[in-house]
Amino acid sequence: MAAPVTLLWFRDDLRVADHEALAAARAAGPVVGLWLREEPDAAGDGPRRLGAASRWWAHRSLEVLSAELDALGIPLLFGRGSGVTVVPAVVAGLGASVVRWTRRYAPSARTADATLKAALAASGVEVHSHPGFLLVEPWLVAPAGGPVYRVFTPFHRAAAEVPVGPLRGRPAAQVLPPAVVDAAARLTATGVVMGLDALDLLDADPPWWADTVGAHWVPGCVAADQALADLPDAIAGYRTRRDRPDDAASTSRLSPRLRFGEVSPRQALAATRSAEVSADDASAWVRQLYWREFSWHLTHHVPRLAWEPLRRQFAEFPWSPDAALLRAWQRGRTGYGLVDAGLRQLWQTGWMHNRVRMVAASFLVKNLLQPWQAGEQWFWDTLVDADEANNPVSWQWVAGCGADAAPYFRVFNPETQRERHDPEGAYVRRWVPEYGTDAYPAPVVDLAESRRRALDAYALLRAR
DNA sequence: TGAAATGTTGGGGCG
DNA sequence: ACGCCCCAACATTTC
Repeated sequence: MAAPVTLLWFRDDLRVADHEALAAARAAGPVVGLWLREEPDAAGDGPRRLGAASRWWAHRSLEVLSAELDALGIPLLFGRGSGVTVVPAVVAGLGASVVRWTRRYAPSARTADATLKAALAASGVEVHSHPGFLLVEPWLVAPAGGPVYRVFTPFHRAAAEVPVGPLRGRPAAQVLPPAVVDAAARLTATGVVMGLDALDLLDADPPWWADTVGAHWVPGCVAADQALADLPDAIAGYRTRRDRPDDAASTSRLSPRLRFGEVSPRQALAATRSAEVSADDASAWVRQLYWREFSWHLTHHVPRLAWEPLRRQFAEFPWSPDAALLRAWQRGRTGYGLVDAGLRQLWQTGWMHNRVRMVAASFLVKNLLQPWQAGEQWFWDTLVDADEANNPVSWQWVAGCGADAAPYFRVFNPETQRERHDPEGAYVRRWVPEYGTDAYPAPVVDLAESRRRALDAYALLRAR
């Protein structure tokens, strides 16, 4: 009797190395891969819809994954719709008896996956979900008083105690049974699955930045493996260089790789163990890796965290939404060099240095009094590393309404920050060439006055 | 992973 | 020698 066919549903795990679900599937027999451009299921559950930058990255990354899998004899099929609709149809069409995937942790995605798992199990299909996206499962650590940590340091201490498993190797190549090849062709013919291009991940009328972003990144697990190999060099001096946006090599730029699972956090952690990295630099960088874990820990345990403030009193905060101010911020025309450089770097490259993210976010939320959700949505749409947990949690942190948050009254002065972190002005000049000339926009707000306004708004909130 | 206001201290100029 | 003032350099407090 032929070995059972396994359908491997790829989601945020677009790699072949250190892939537990892939290794387990391949060990059992022939494997067919699937990736879906997901839409909410009948109950409205599923992952958040991809932003424009994420769609671009996903498309390119999938081209690479498809080629990598092809070299292993594993076809990668593409579909569109909810998992609970498409996956059973593909399972039936292939005659697969096992489905595997790498676990995800956002409440809505987990609910959708649970629904699918139950449906498959009811029809006699074996389903296995595997860890791989995080170092620590969010439910494996908990503070004394409840299921979820709200402060980073104790979370970090507890999470670091949880052992991280060994790396998995690349799977062996396979020869797919002809009957499965034929079945896959029939699925294509009937439109259940389609070519990558038919997913329309690249907008027909792309924003003009699609080309410029492409000039700064090579998505996909092949380039990601190189980035991983370069990690020891990339984080040399990280502890002292990390706050210098003018130093293009001051950070690892691994965030989109982790977001799409082109590298696993386990691989990243292992790479920091290299002898070339000082213990100080490694621990500073690994700490950031655990901030990602913390974000997912929170996101897993706290419903609606992506759009509602964790500290509920902030639901009453007197924001003053203003489309023109938001637009000026989005396009890097606020009249403050570091803020504008950051937003323009984002628009042109799909990425922004972390220090600048904090300053730009503080400016939007505090000096401009725009709701943090507006900034979060812009980042969600334009960042190639837009992450369902990191992005909202970080915005809430800046806005002062999140976990272990910066106090609301901690208002960055963008000019002081610019002088401190870009002392030669190289970063600002790079992204805002007209800075300091007549062509540069006048400040949209006065710093002292807008700071005062933000503190007054906060005082009003506390009085309620 | 603040900034600004306010407080404290101590060296040096000066009468 | 001494008190007084200025003020830079920190330290603390407040938002």
